[in-house]
Amino acid sequence: MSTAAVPRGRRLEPDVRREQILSCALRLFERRPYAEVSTGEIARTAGVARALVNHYFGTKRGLYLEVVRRLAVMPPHAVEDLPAGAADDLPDGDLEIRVAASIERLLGVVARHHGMWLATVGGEGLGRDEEVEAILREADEIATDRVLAATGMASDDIVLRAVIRSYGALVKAATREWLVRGTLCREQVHMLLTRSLLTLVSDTVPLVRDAATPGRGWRG
Amino acid sequence: MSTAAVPRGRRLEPDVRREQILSCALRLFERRPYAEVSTGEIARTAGVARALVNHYFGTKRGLYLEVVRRLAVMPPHAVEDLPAGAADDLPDGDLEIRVAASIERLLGVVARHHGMWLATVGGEGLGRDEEVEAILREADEIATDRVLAATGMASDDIVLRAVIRSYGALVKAATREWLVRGTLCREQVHMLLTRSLLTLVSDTVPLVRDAATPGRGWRG
DNA sequence: GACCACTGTTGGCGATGTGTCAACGCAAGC
DNA sequence: GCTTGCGTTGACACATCGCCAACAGTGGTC
Repeated sequence: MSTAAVPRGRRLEPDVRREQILSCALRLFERRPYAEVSTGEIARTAGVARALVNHYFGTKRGLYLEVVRRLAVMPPHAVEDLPAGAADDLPDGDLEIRVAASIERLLGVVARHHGMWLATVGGEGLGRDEEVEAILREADEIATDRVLAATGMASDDIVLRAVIRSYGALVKAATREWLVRGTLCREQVHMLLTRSLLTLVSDTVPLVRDAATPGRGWRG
Repeated sequence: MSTAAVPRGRRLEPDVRREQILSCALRLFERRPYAEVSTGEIARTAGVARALVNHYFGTKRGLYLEVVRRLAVMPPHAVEDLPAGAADDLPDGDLEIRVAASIERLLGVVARHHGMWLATVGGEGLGRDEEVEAILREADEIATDRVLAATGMASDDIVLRAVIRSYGALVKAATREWLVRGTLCREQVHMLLTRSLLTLVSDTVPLVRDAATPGRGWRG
């Protein structure tokens, strides 16, 4: 690794060293599950002693959570990372135009950061971890806010937010079909996500609202 | 645990013992991530020596894969597990009726096996595992076949299958909103999934097909 | 330029978890 | 009753993790 080219034992700024270790851990955790990556390997990759990993991140789990946080929070925030011409505000016009532009923007970000994007939306296993799930939930909320802002709808409607969160899962799955399996091209994903979102907010959400039966639990 | 009420060292049929250990491991892996569950704890829960776990499943990872396989494959196959009245074949009638009936049936299965269902659709943070992913992919294919059978559509269209697989992610997310967060009730999930699937196969899929641009990769 | 405090960095220790093996003991067969 | 088969166990060897005292490079002071 080029990051390990410095002589062993070289004294670095804490932020730099921390960032270096975190970066190496990220690359390893991206590819292999938690239990298969040892702190020793992380330290070797970073060219430092294993104890230094514990010094900066306390425990292996702490380091893992940092990696998850970075991977999960980055993609939503990466929407800021746009080409020079693209302004931050959304284009004016009717709903269809705004939605299409938002999806287009999203796909651009996804294509540019596809490695990290896939790492966050990717693996399903089981044995979910409450802390990890909280981080991913937070990222989903941010993404939901962005979608609601793009559609210009109220962001405090519980049912609406639930539907948009579910739509987020569709987004992740569709981008996987595009980037991993290659079964859909970018234009097809664009069409799928645009039409789905438009149908959802225009037709489906009102129907879902009317279908409410608050008195009954999931046993019904 | 009631399963450990037998005297220690009791000789059991291999299938029975194996099933018992697998069952105990399942309950533990359902709630906590892989690295937090030790084989010693699994053995203690099952009331056997730790070495016996290795004897039956080789390695801890092997046991985990068995658990994942059971959890992932069961839900699709559990569709067979229906009340006496419900025949296996789908109701006749137009597309809308068949889709509504299929979703209704699915939600019944999910409600009955909600513990196992949630364990499989719940997302682990990252660190996907190729073997685990293969198992879950297989389960997704089975689910896709069932949806295509319910809609009476061709099951060999790559684009169609990709869209239905993406729809599967919507199903998982919507059921999570229902069972975990309680933001949607069963009727609302039914409405959401029914309308979404109908819109997808009737309107969106043809548009997605026409949007194909085979020559360009994801970099475009 | 020499000394010193500060702190980034390291090797090693104890504790815990995992895989393997030979040996034990309960049930079936002659 | 003895033997055989195999389910089951305790113990050993090894790897990994968290922690701690000691080492060494860097900047400040005279």
